[in-house]
Amino acid sequence: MDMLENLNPEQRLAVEHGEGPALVLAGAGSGKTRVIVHRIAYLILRGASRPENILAVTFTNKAAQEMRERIHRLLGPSRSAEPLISTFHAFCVRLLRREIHFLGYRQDFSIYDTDDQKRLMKQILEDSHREELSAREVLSRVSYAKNHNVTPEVYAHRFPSETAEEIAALYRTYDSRLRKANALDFDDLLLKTVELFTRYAARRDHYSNWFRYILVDEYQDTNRPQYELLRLLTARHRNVFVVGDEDQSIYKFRGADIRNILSFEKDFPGTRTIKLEQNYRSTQNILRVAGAVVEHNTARKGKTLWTENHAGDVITCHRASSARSEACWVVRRIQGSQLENPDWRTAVLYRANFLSRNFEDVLREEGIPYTVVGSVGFFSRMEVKDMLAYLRVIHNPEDDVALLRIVNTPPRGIGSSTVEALTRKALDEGIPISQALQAVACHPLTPARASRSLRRFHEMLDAWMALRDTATIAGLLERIVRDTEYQAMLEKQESLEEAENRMANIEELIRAAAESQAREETVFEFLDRASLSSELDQIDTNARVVLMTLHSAKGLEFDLVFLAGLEEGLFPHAQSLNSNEDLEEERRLCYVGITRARQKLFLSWTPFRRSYGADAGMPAFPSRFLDEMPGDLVEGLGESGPTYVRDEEEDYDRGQEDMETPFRQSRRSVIRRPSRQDAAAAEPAASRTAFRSGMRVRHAQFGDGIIMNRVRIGNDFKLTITFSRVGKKTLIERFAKLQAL
DNA sequence: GGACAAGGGATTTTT
DNA sequence: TCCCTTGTCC
Ligand SMILES: Nc1ncnc2c1ncn2[C@@H]1O[C@H](COP(=O)(O)OP(=O)(O)OP(=O)(O)O)[C@@H](O)[C@H]1O
Repeated sequence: MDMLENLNPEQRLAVEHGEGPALVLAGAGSGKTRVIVHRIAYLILRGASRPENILAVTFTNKAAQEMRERIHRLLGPSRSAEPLISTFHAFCVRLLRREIHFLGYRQDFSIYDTDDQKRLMKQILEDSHREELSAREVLSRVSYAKNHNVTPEVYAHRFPSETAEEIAALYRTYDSRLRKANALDFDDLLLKTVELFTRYAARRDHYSNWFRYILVDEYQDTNRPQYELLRLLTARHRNVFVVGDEDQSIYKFRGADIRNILSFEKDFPGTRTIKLEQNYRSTQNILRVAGAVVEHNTARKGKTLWTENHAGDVITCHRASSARSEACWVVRRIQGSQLENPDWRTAVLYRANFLSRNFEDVLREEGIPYTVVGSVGFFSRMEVKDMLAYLRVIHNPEDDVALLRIVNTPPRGIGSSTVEALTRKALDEGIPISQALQAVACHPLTPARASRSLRRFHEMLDAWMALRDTATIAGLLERIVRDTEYQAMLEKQESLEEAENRMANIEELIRAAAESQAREETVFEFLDRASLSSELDQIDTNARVVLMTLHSAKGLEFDLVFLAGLEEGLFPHAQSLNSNEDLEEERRLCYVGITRARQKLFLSWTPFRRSYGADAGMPAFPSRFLDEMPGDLVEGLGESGPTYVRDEEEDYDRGQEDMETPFRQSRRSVIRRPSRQDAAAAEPAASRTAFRSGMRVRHAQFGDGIIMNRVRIGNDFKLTITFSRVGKKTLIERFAKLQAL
């Protein structure tokens, strides 16, 4: 089978592994993901399994999508059935939509995302007059308890503390409110599936018999329920094949348990363990630096990693005089690199999202196209969430959180005191808020105006619900926008510009709904995708320059990588300094960052980063991870130690840093004055076929038209197009699938 | 009930 | 610095 020719002997061993548990334990860039892809193709081509009996689990939806495409490429087109490739969460949702009635929920359950959870917990804190606690804190404790099979009843006993009783009470309320709302949070998606399989062996056997081969990527970041799920699903056939790297476990804060991978061989006796030691991604220098850093950790098995790639450049570390100056330094190097290697893909990686600011500013000023992961994703925009909340209420009227979100959005005379009356009534009677509308409207103490508003809202809701099974989702959404005068609200609240952007997003959502139905998906499949889609799933993989957190970068690779903000207190983060366990996780994060780089790696830091815009008292020290790197492979480490004299604002046109770099001549020719056109010209590379205003284009649905205007909004471009057939429309370029004429 | 201003708190990482 | 919550006034 020639497919095996592109694999080294160890990889091939893994791909050809027969039945029974297997663990591929290997360092970064050694081809773990590649092994999964090839193994799936191999199982299918060799006839070991039909495609649909294979389940592969990835960490993100994006990774799932990519894996699907890679398998297609190996297998060639036109297969009738497909393997199921999905995240754990998406897999569970799919399954629960069919099976959850066993657990007493209705199949039209809602999914509460982090924002919904917070709203619910805030509400609970208010109701129980515990407003001194932060919803976020309580939720993280509750989540931890849930994921460790600790019920509210035993919580105080298991985790004794001053607030334990309180937390336990809140936990109990939270759970019962979720259940009453016919809603599941992200944790529940996994936990309810585990519960289903535990309580109903027949259901477990059904799925276990169906999915004969189960493969898991990034196993080092699985949590306990995911582990249990895996055990339940593979108890019979034991065909569980996982790949991972204990040095890349970076999601402890989300419940990931590194012990899953460390004790896999014990958990699944008879495991065949395969190590991959050749790295295909990075230069020798990059690999050695990465290895030197992670070697300072103790909670690891240790591994060798070598490469046939060339030594590559020495890594450069730069100490900047301010965060702004750091960004200028990085951008100047990006400009140089883009002249030298126009097709290189670049990533700027940092510890926390707020650090993207300066890089965005400078990139925009220089007119360099870029995308940011972590800016507000499409489905988390306010206007989109509003619309989704309407849909959720219509399909699951018990969804109190969604109802409270929209009950007075747009403002319709149902103010805070009326809302309070509604929640009180619902709480007292143990009914959903949608059922309290009527009662509160009729209540003698409700003011006439409020009563009228409630009746009107109730009628609208009824009307929409009557349409829910006959109208299309798109039609229903259009109707909601119209009935609620949503656009008028936007125009009143914000600039016309902003209102237009938001309406364009709503129109996009409506089109997405139409496409979803054209694919014969149910409304729930549409809503589920919205709930589970993350920003990372929406990024343009072809973008030349990507800004993102180190966490988001896991699993990706870039020719050129910048690791910015390497300061004590920031990276490693201050919160991790007093626990060795947490510190080791930070170090793994650093290892992940370094090993994203194929060709070149640059490091940077500044003693003088401002926090909250103000001067941050003491200058910062360079990150300890810099000290852990071998001095002969990294230049500029000597610039260590904070200088207490601040440089003058260092202009990027005359910085005195190494002019000896190959980027030298390129620089002068590239630096220009920032201008408006430049900013507008900054566009995702995928669309570099450059749509411009004045251009004639064709749209699948609207026909031919002329682009009147094109503006950047976040990672997207908003196009105003006049179509000859349907007139003026505002579209988002990324989704519009336009064809230039 | 809603518009607007002032003030305080926020930044760790996300399916 | 900025955003969101809270308080004040119509
Ligand atoms: N046998 C091989 N021959 C050529 N290239 C390979 C081979 N194996 C892997 N690669 C390449 O090495 C790079 C890393 O592979 P892959 O992403 O599968 O590694 P990984 O172990 O999953 O990495 P990470 O742990 O960093 O996510 C990819 O560009 C891949 O194409």
